[in-house]
Amino acid sequence: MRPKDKNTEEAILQAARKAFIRKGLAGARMQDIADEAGINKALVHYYFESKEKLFGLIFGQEFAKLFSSLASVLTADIPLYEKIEQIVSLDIERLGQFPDMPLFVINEISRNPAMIVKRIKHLDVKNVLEIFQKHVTQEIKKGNIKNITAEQLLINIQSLCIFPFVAKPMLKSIFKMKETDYHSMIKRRKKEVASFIIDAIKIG
Amino acid sequence: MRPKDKNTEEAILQAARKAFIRKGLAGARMQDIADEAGINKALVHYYFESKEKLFGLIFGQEFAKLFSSLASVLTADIPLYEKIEQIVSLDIERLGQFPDMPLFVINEISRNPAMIVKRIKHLDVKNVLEIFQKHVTQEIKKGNIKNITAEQLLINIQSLCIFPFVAKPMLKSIFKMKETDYHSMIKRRKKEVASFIIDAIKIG
DNA sequence: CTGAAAATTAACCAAATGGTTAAATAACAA
DNA sequence: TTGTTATTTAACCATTTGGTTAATTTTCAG
Repeated sequence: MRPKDKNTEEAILQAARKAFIRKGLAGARMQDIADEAGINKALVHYYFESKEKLFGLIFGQEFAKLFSSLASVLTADIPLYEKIEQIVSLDIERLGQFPDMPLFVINEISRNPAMIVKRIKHLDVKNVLEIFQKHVTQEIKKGNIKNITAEQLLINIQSLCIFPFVAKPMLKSIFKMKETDYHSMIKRRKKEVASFIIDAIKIG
Repeated sequence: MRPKDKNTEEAILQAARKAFIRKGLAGARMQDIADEAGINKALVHYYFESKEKLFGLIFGQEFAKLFSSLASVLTADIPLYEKIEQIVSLDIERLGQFPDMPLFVINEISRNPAMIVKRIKHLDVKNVLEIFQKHVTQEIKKGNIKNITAEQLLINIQSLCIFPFVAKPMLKSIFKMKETDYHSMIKRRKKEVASFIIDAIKIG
């Protein structure tokens, strides 16, 4: 039915992504995935064996999306403030494209912390963090920014970027926002969050 | 078996809280709840009718926990910086006690946004926000803090407090923290987050 | 055109799940 | 003690769910 149905496999993956992200591993139904893909349920198993296997694929893709470009910015040879600005705009940009993805990822890692360990190994997290840590330490020594660990700084950045997406329906309810209100709020953050962070750490 | 089993109803509620928070509405099993409470499954229905009804009770309690004391601080007659400090320490304190609660609440609101609407009505959110907005506007006019909406400020505060708990297993994996590492990170935030925010908004 | 391999389906199955029922037990007022 | 009510349970039930099987259709090389 869809013009994008170039092959069944891709149709299943799309349907599965939709289902898993909306309902999670436990809530999603293989029948729904088959229906959404416009095929028989047995065919889903024909291509992907089990629900867990299929879920694992989707999760891996989404997790990668969440952190793909982060590493290159963190290790880039640019000023720290610029780094922060780039991370924020990159994050909010991508989260705007896939707003449901972070809650999905967080959720399933919570449900099954073992899963992430495998998927994270091939990413050279340790090295990236060390480089960023050095950069931060250097700026502190130069007296440009206040004393803070790279870890706390990164957590602050990601908190300010990701949380408003994770908590979208909650925020909409509490602040009585319509969808358009929510979007202008996010748009505003794209400009303001980076300077909020920079103002928080800069000296003078 | 437990000394706290003073009555069956309470035992069921405790068991249900545990199950729902760990597995969500879809993932939790009535049989598990009954087992955990040490009773027959039919008895759960005898006391609480359906899974949805039982879930509704638990959710209401947890949601209240998340925002109970916030309102009183937001409307208190104290300086803005003190307000921020109190909110942060209150938040992180309570989140430390119930670390799984925010993800649970966020999750289930996402799954079923309609539910929260009823539970939020009786809280006078609008009034609380208006008072806080006035306080913020006033400080901006006085030239004490930079230009920011109360909404954005509140979202920033809550992001910085709640996100590290919501994303706990993810952060532990990425930063390769043990449980003790995680706890010292949180302990540190209890001191640093408030001044991070204050530094971000203060002028001069 | 043909026949084997790949793709797809209908029908099924066993296990799990939320919920019900009727019987048994406990509590307790008269 | 007795009879009534509240509590608790074992046994069921209908439905849903992930998964399987055997048969059917499609594909496509030779």
